[in-house]
Amino acid sequence: MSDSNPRNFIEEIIEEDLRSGRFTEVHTRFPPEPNGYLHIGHAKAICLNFGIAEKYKGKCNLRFDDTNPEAEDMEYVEAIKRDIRWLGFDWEDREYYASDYFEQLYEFAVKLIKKGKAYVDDSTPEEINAMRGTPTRPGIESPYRNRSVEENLDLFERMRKGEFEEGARVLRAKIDMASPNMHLRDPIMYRIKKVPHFRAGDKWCIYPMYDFAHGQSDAIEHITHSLCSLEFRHHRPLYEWFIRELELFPSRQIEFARLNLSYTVMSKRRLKRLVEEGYVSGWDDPRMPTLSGMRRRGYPPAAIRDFADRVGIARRDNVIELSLLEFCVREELNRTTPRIMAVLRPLKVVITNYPEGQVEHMEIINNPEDESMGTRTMPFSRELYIEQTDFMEDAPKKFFRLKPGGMVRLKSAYIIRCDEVIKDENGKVVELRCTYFPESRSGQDTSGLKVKGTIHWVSAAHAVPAEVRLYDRLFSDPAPDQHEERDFTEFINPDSLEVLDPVWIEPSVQGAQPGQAFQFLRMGYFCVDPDSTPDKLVFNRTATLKDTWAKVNKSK
RNA sequence: AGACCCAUGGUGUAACGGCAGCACAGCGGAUUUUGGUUCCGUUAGUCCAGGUUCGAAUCCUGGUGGGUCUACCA
Repeated sequence: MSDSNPRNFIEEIIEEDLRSGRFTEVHTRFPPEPNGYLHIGHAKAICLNFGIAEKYKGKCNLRFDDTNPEAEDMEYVEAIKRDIRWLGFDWEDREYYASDYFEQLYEFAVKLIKKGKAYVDDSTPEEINAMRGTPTRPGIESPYRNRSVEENLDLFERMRKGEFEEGARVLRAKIDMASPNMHLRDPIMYRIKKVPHFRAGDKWCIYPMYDFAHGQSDAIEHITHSLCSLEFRHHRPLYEWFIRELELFPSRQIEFARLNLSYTVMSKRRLKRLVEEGYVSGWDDPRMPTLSGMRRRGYPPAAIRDFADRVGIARRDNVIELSLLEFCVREELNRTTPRIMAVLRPLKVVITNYPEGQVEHMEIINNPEDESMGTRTMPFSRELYIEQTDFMEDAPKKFFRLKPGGMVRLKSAYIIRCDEVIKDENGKVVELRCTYFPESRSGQDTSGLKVKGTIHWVSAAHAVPAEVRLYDRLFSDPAPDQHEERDFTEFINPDSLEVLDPVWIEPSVQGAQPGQAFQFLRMGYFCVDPDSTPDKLVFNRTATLKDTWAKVNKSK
């Protein structure tokens, strides 16, 4: 394993640590705070941590950093666990909570007080902020900084007992008010919050700060490599200070750049606003970059894992193009989904020389990429629907589809010719009268006819109606949250959702279950939405197909 | 302003002092009963200036540009 190829700088460090003997095994962790839903950025961290554990035959813990009872909730814990499992990772019995360490953390704090390295500060939040100084100016020491160990011990115990008001006192580490690193200027370790904790109940009214919990939690779990995002670089010296003073297991923290995706926002705060202000239907709205949203959208977990793999790990800020994610999704779906025919915007076609009442059952391949997926049949009859965009009255020469007098192949069926265009009083094309060539039947074509285009269709009498939700990017700006003067919600794409109802789908779709994915031939990948009922299927468009014709058209 | 981090095609990521490669995107072509897939080809890059060296994307110095830090959030 140490001779395998490191795939990024973190694996290089790990392999060096293994070689040098700094660590003899690899143990990582994924440490979410249960106050929001996981998004694609978390997926990168999950794949990294679980992936490294797997590669180096180690373990990866799931640990909830639940040190702030005001924001956290069991609902989020469940959602997070569901998403990680869905992504395909297993933490086995290693499900931990920082809140389970509260007693130990308290003892750690007492130890620091006894060493003269922590003190109770009675200053107000405003005073503490004022005394902290600025990056260019050193802070000044609190008047309470040199209390005796005994007094600190007494005060801290009484903080725990609830004798003081919320915000009245904090426990601080005694480090260095002049440090250029703000996190070393006597950081707060404990604050009073008279709020019950979703797991610990009302056992505590003081809660450790993240900075006093995270590193020690890693140490308690013997995490060898603690991978986190760049902004924690400045916290590292503080974690190391705590670990040194407390004489705990020295995990090695390595920072890497978090994932940014174009045309979306990723911060929990902004995602929450999208939900709470009603821009989307919920955390699992298919336009959200959350894992629950992507699941509902129909993105396969394998595609997300592949994506996490391809974006790489480095230390520089990055913005990944949405097209890479879409590529991964299409690649996976192309391999795995059965094709069916669905007409999204129907145009009626009557085949005038096809006997009324006759029905033929055409055999169709389910997936040309995978023969083992077999075939199905689809009814063919005199009246059909085709896609409105597959007919043009004044077609350019490069248009391979149906036009007046032109011919086209109906996929897996016959070649037809358009004889007559029927319009309504507004001049809108409402029906096509065509003739078919009986000897051109798919698979046994003896007609000798050659056509350039093949289009999809459904039999009007047999097709089943459904609702389809077409999604586009949620924002029309590549970096909606990077504008100084403008709120990101100003860049919401007004056309991010279009509902089509009814669309007509071949009858074999009946009985499809929520989550089931298909390629609607020539139209894109779609999956069944949980909003579906036994009477009516609802589909989400997961992704379009690449459309070089649309591109050609647009460039004109 | 200070400390710290970062800088390779449009985007992302390789290179460990020795031919700047890969992927996505773009462009062109072949195949195709999905204008899909597949295949082939192709455009495009080391932030700047010095220094070390036979040789620098890589090491050093200085600049420039970007990011992070000044919550009783995580």
